[in-house]
Amino acid sequence: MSDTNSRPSDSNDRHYYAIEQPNFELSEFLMFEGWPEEDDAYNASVGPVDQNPVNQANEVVLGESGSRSGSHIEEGSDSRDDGSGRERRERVAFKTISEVEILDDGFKWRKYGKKMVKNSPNPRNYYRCSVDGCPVKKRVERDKDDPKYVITTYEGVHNHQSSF
DNA sequence: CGGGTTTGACCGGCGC
DNA sequence: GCGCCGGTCAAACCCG
Repeated sequence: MSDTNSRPSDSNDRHYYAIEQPNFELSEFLMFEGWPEEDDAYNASVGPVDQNPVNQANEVVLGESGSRSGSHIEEGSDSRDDGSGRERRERVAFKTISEVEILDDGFKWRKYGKKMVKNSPNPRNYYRCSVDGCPVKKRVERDKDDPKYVITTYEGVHNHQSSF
């Protein structure tokens, strides 16, 4: 009941990359170019999914002041220092306007779990790259404040080229 | 027939 | 030490 959300800040101290792009306007979709820490893997050019049944109402609105200043979209270079950890887990969160959560970014994903977060009335979907050897994981969740917004979080780097 | 999807249960980490 | 939360895997099922 009233305990709706007494938690101003989630315990999620996870750092995300704040895509601060002043009104990032995507003519069609997201463009993964010029990303920090990007590697050949990020070379994956996202293909325009014009076959989207819901128009490409996808706009990356990050860092948008709006009423909520708390930008939840942030990225933390989780680079494990020390030569031992060569696994760099890049975490990138995207806020996209979409009716459907099935946003095709040019890669094939296999859903491997669904969970409900307490801070959100909506469930969180977990996707994994269908390609063998691809440690990339994707997390899709709907905004609890703006159901029309979809937060997609990518984790890891593709070891192969995109399907396109 | 294969692959993908679904749900539940299980596990680990962290906090208190 | 226990509880909570998040995350992952597995089995079964469904669809093409």
